[in-house]
Amino acid sequence: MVGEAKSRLNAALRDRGYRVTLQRSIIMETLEGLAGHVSVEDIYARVRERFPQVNISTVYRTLELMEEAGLAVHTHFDDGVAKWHRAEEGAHQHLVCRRCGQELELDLDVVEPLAEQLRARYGFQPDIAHFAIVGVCRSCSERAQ
Amino acid sequence: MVGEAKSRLNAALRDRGYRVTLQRSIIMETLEGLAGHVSVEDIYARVRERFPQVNISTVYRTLELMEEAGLAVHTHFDDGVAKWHRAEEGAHQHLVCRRCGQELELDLDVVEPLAEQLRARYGFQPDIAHFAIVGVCRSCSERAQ
DNA sequence: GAGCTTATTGCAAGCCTTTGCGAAAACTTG
DNA sequence: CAAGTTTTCGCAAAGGCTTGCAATAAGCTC
Repeated sequence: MVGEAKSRLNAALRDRGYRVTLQRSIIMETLEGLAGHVSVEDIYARVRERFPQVNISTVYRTLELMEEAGLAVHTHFDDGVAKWHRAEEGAHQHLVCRRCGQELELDLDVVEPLAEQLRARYGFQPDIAHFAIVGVCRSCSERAQ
Repeated sequence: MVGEAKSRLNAALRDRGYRVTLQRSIIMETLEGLAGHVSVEDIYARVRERFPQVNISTVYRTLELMEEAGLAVHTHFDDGVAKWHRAEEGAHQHLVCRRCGQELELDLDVVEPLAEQLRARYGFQPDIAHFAIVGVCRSCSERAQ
């Protein structure tokens, strides 16, 4: 199973004409093994357990590659930090409360009508989930009264 | 008129219990005198013409203050750089093409239905225009064929 | 599997932004 | 207007991310 994932990931690289390196394999396996949203720092920490001399810029570059290959997705949250997740987990929109930092996950259905508008009216293909939506959550706005 | 703007801005500070300093006055006047979207660097450059020893962190802090006071607004574009504009210019949404970098300005009407959904269904008060919407513009997606 | 070409890596530096801290300036009071 | 209090400022450092460059390693060819 581990071997299966490894060869699948390596094939994804080779199919695109990219070279298979130990760094890339480890980084890709690491993200595949993590559920939910993780920061680059999280991934870097795990990767270093197996390959201490790897540089964090290689992690950034490999994640970018995985995104290009449709294996990974990243979203920017309000604090500016990007978080990554496996593409298989599916796209979704995030609401972030600017007061308490709470994060809500949203089905893409809710934003699809807007996406459709942008395509129809402007010919613009939006990647709406790329940024979280900032605002104030219910409990924080009630607390403000 | 310059004097009028100055005292209005200084009053905005005093009303909130903030101190009026030369740095703040100059930074606030500078943003008021600039139309459209400007980066912190743009503002900093102008401010330095009048007050060379001012530090850029003071510019950041003053802009934050202006936002709190409802005098300024900032938006994050895809390249991570924030751009500022006077609050009076009104809120609007931005579409940014990830290929060519082109920026489209959008009336808030287009995103209002989504905002309404988020308020109704989640009690979440979104600040939708805080982040630009990333995607691929019409000409870039046609060029890709 | 040795040699060659070219992609990839690690490193260092840089960009944009935020933050802790001591020094300096603004307001307040007598 | 002098002294005291409290905010604000400049500076330096740090955080998250990107990039240029020389050294290294992957993959190709024979």
